[in-house]
Parts: sequence; C-alpha cells; structure tokens
Amino acid sequence: MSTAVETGSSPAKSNSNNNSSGGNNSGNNNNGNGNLSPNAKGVQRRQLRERKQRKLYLEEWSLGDEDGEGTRGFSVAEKLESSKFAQAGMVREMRGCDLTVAFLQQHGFNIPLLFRDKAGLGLRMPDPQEFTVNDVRLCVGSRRLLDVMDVNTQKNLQMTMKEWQQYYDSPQKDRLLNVISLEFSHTRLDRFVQSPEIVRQIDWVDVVWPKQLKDAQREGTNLLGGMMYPKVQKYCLMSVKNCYTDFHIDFGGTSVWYHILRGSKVFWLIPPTDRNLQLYEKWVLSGKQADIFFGDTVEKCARVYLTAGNTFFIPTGWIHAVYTPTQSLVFGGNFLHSFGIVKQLKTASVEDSTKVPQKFRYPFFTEMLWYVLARYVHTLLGHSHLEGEASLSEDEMAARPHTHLTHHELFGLKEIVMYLYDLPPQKKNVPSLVLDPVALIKDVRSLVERHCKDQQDLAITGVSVLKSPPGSQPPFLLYDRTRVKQEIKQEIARKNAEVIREQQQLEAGRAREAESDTSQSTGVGSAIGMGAGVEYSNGVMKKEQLENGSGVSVGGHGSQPEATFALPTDTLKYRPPKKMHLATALVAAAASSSSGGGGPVAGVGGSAVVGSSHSPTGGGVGPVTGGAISVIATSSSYIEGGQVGGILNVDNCHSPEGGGAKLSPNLTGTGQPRRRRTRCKNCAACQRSDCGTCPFCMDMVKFGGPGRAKQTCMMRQCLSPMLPVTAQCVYCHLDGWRQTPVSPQTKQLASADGPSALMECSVCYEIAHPDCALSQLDGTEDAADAKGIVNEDLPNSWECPSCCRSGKNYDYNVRW
DNA sequence: GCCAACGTTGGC
DNA sequence: GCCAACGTTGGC
Repeated sequence: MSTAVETGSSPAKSNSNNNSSGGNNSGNNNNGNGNLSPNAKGVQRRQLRERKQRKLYLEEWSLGDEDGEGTRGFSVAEKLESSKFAQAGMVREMRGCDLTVAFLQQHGFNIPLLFRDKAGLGLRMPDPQEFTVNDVRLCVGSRRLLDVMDVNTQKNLQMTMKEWQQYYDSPQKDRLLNVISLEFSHTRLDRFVQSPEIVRQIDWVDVVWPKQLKDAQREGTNLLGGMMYPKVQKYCLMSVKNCYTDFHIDFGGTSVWYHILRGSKVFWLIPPTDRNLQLYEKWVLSGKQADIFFGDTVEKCARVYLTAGNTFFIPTGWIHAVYTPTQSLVFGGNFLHSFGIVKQLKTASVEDSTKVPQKFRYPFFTEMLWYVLARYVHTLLGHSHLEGEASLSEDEMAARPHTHLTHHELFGLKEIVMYLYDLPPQKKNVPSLVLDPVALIKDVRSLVERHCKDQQDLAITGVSVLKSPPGSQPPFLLYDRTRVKQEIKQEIARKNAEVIREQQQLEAGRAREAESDTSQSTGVGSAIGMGAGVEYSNGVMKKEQLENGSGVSVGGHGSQPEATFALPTDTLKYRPPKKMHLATALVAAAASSSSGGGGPVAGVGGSAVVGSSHSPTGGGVGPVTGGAISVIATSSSYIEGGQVGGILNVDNCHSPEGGGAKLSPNLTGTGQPRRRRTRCKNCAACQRSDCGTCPFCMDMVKFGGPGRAKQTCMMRQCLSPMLPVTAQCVYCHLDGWRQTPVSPQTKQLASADGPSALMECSVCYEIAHPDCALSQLDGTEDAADAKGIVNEDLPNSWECPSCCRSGKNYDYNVRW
C-alpha cells in the first residue's frame, strides 16, 4: 500500500528519474539533467547525480494541507468540501461474508468495495483500543529505518522507528510527516495482523510464488537485496492529521486492502478507463501535479470517507488520492490476482510510459508472471515447468473433471503471454526455477485452446483454480503487549547465551587445537573448528546459513529473480565509517557526565563469562575460558527500544573519561591500518551475477565502460561483509582463529574453521578478540560491568566494551 | 554535499 | 601477478 495506496509508487516521482530505475535504459545518454550518462563516449561525470532530481520530485508529492507554502495550486480543503466529488455509485458497500471467491468469479473485481464492519472478512487486527504506534515500535524495533515524507521542507527523509514514534506521539508538531511504506512482514508485527481471507485465497504471492522462496525470506525490511518474494503484503500506515497524498495508481496494478484501525481517511477515486489512464499519463508527464488537482480533469471522481473500523478494497488500476482528516493508524496490503490480469498488465505499461523507477514498482513483477503461467499449466495440464516440482501423470489428469476458467483468467493468461513476448530479452526475467520458458509458453497456448470454450456459469465454483499450498499462512496471534515484551526479553537472553556459549566453544576449541598442534595432530583441531563453525550463530550467521541452506533458486546464478538494483541509500551495503562519528562521539563523550544507563540485561545478568587471559602468549595458545565477568548484549534491529526501557536499554552506559585514544578512523587503536571488509561469497547478493545495467556495471570494462568507478554491481553488494581473513587482534596480534598471522599470499581460506573470533568495533573500528578487549578494562573501576554490544546486522561487529563504557556509542548512529 | 576517480587492499 | 572492488578524497 504504502508505496501503494498512498506513496504512490508513482506518478510524480516517476518522470523525473529515469536513471536509477531498473537499469536497462542503458542507452540513454541524456539524463534529463543536462548531464551525460557514462555511455556517452568520453564524458562520464555527474552521471550519478540525477538522484537529486528524483528527490525533488518525490518531495512535491504529499504537500500538507495548510503549509503548502504556495507550492500547490489548489486547496485540498476545497476538494474535501466540493459537491462535485460527492458522487454516489462508485463504491459498493458489502458485508464481509459476501466477499467470496464465487463473488469474484462472477463479478470480477472492478469497483472499490467498502466494508463498514470487518466481520466476515477473516481479517484479524490488534485491539484498536489498545494498539498504538508505540506498539508498532515495539514490534518492528526502534532501529528500523522508515521512509518518511516531510511535508513542510518537501524532503523525503529517513527516520528510525524510535524517532518516528516520538514525533507521532508528541503533542506539538512543527512538521507534517507521513509514514506510508512500512512493510512489516517478517517482523514481530507480522503475526498480529492477518489480511482478509479473500486476499489470502487469491494473492499470487500466496498461490503462485514458490513457497520455498518466500520461506527463505529473512529480512524484515524491504531492502531489495534481501528480498526473496514480492514483499508487499502487509503495510502499516501512520499519518498525522492533514497529510495528503496526490493521485496515483498502486504499483503493478495491484489491488489493495486497507483497514482503518484508528483515525480516518478520505479517498478520491477515479476508475481506470482508457480515457482516464491517458489523462493520468499526461498529467504525470506534464509535471504540473502540484498545480492541477487531477480529480478536476476527469469526468467522474468520487470522494469516500473512511472511519475507524472500516475496511476498503481498491481494485486494479484505480487512480486515487488520500487525505488524513484525523491522525490515523492503518493496516493494509497490496496483491495481484487472477481476476484483473488484463488491467494489471495495462497498469504496468502505464508505469513504463510514466517512467516509474523500479524502486517504486511491484518487486519481481515479471518473474511473477512466469510463475503464474507455470502454476496454471501445472494445475490444468499437469505439466511442471519448475525445478523440483513433479508433473502429474496422464492418468491422474484424465481422472480429474474439467476445470472451467473464468474469462478473466483465460484472457488474462493470453495477455500475459503477449506481455512477456513483447518484452525485450533482457527484461523477460525468466526465473531460474523455470526450466524451459519456451516449452512453458507452448503449454500455455495449448491450455488456452483447451479452455477457450469454457462456460462462465460453470467457472463460478467458489473455489480458486490456483490454491495456496498448505501451511503457507502463519498463525494469527492476538496482540498482547506484555507477552511481546517478555518474548523480546527472552530473546535477548537467548541470544546473549548463544553468543557467550559460542565464544566459549571457540575458545575451548582453540585451546584443544593448540594443545594437539603441539603434538602434531591437525585433524582433531580442524574438526573442532568445524564444530564451532556450525554452532556459531549470532543472528547474522544464522541468517546466512538459512539463506544458503534453503538452497532454492538462490543457488549461485544470475538468473534468480531479478530485482532492480537498489539505490545506494537502500542497499544493505556496509558503509565505511564517517569521520564525523568519531568526532561527535568524542565530543559527546567529553560532554556527557556520568549517569549510568541500564544495568545488565535481565535474565542474563552476571551469567556471562567471555574469556580472560590478558595477552595470550605468542605461540598460539589461546586463552582458556574463565575470568573476567562480562555480559555481551546484542543489538539487533528489534531489541533495542525505549518502550522496554529499563529492562532492555543495555547500550547507553555513558560516563565521562574518553578512554584511550582511538585516533583516526583509518587507524586502529594501535595505529595499524583499519582493515576493510570483504565479500562473504555466500549471501544472495554475492551469488548473483553482475546486472549489467546499474551505473557501476555500466562503468565496467566488460560492459563497455571506462572502468574508473571500480565498484561492485549494485545488485551484488554483499549483505554480510566479512573481516578479511588476514585481520588480526590489536592486542594479541593473533588472527581470528588465534593463529599467528601469516602473509596473505600463503594464508589458507579459513572457511572450514568456522567464523573469525575477531570483532570490529563499529564506533572506533578497533579489531580485537572479545576477551582481549575486555581484559584491557581489567583493573578499571567498573570492569565487572563492562560489556560489548554485538551488532547482529554485520558479522564480527560490535560496539566494544571500551566505547560502551565511555559512552562513545551513545551518539553513534547505526549504519544500517 | 555529492560523487567520479583512484590508490591500494585482499583474494586467489 | 592479476583482478575485483573498498573506502577515501578532491573537484565540482
């Protein structure tokens, strides 16, 4: 929705930015900025700058009502009043129990549906009396980054969930901000919101997209790099009074469900007739959206008021604008389905002609079409075209009664084939799971022939032709704040315990290895190393193991579902340190006076023994566990949070005393050069091949570029960049496996020996073994309380005990 | 403040 | 030694 119902994937944004969009437009030399793209011979500068312009455009979007500062040429207040839009008959009011598959088979899904009451829809929500934005924060994590529209400054900005909640709940707001693109599937909030049953029955993500791919999704954000399926099913929209989102069509021609939990909304709706779509294209491309209220330019535009408790369905292609009369909290989702295929494809074409960047489109739209064809063919002909899926026998198929297709489906399938046929080869995006696209198309042709005489009345069966595989829906849970808090607490405890255990095992392994090394037996050592590697499981490693373990199509070739490359701000790329961080941190550290923050994490307090020996001897004999008591807290995207304040705020222990000179961001504490990170080679991004279309690919010599940028493909930016195997501890000078570092040339890749035990501080960039770092604090006042905070989002990354203790991590912003 | 260009690191 | 590409810097 967000991108959908409100953000509008859309229009406005679109025409300005043809650069960063899905690539493939490599041919254009002029970016509209008057600057030349790198393809123009000899001239390459400034190509990447156009993003600026896109931003401007984005910004023109949702102007606030009152403080438009003259930027808008019409008054939303007037449009709210105008009798012109008080049209009846554009929306169908229904009861929940009447919206069934049979209804859609009979009527299709062509006009907006309004349900005053959610009863019968199979929609499950948290208690509207109880549930607040603070609960959203608790569930998605204080550190989740949100795309926020600042209406007054016209800037599109990012905010953490924590900042957003504070803004939303503050009584006085000096800015008008709107959050309409928080997709929360795969976060803690997922389970507490269940979409309407009809949506779950027909959504292509549920009935068509390979389940194993969706199951492989780990990432809770919507970063394309970690996206395994079109992650657009559950959005949380949080708008303050007076927000306005201009006319747009939801991406990919998705339909939308939209439930108002609190507050109210006003929609202006325009049907997607050919004429209206034409006008819409013109309006978008004119660049005059801010001057012209699109509703004024069409024959019919209806205004609808929605209040808390209402559920609204918007069909494919409907052009709509949204206003928020009272602060509101909305849940919704976008879906593609089989009852509006033709319009869906039509909308995709409108997106093409209005040049909507890929970033704002339905992810994997084309891949989805292939899967749709494959699913219909498998269901109706019994032939499988997907890797790992069995075909049905002739006998089995013969025994089945003929299934009649609705004309929506039949025409739709034909239209999909035409659509795919018309795409240029590089945009056909055949998923790697589809074994033989040509054979698949052939099968679709014979399927269409076989069904062209299907009878409409017999097609109304009340059962979808395509069915979702069993177990595809996670169970719904009624939101219970206390329980969630408890869960989070337990999770922290569990993760801490894991980290500690794993450290202990590593240490033990090293000790044994070292022992056996002395007696010349390497076999035992490496076996232990392996064990430790498998056991190793701070969130990141687990994530990768799952990602790779699931096998599926991610397996190592470029043809996995192709995402468009994400813009730099959206990539999960490890970002190099900002010089400011250190300076700010130092100032903050100097300025802040004492006041200890949270104590040890409840449930973990005092339990942890991380390692002791001050400086292991040079001979490679690792330290043995035991000794300095410390707690290693974890900082993941969802456990840090003010809401749970006293218990969970483990990371703001600030005290004066700068604590040792961490001089330059380039240097470690001992003046050694900081090590840069290197590819993990395991994550989905690492396993892709170069997209060939992003600015960095276009720079590469192999794609005909000058080769000056020397950057990795935007689609291949590693999701879990590792410390290089040659990194070593600043204190004991041993490497991540407690070995004496050898020259890089002779170093064997240590993959079989498990992960490196080294940790890099995300604040001061010091690289050290946890125990070595801790032992540095021995003898200081509060050494007993010293702890590092493991950064779950990046392997071998933490906020070191020294930085935590001195409060340098206090002002430090998460880089993700 | 942005980003093209480049020196140089790290893997092989 | 070669290649990919990380992270910084100076020019715009």
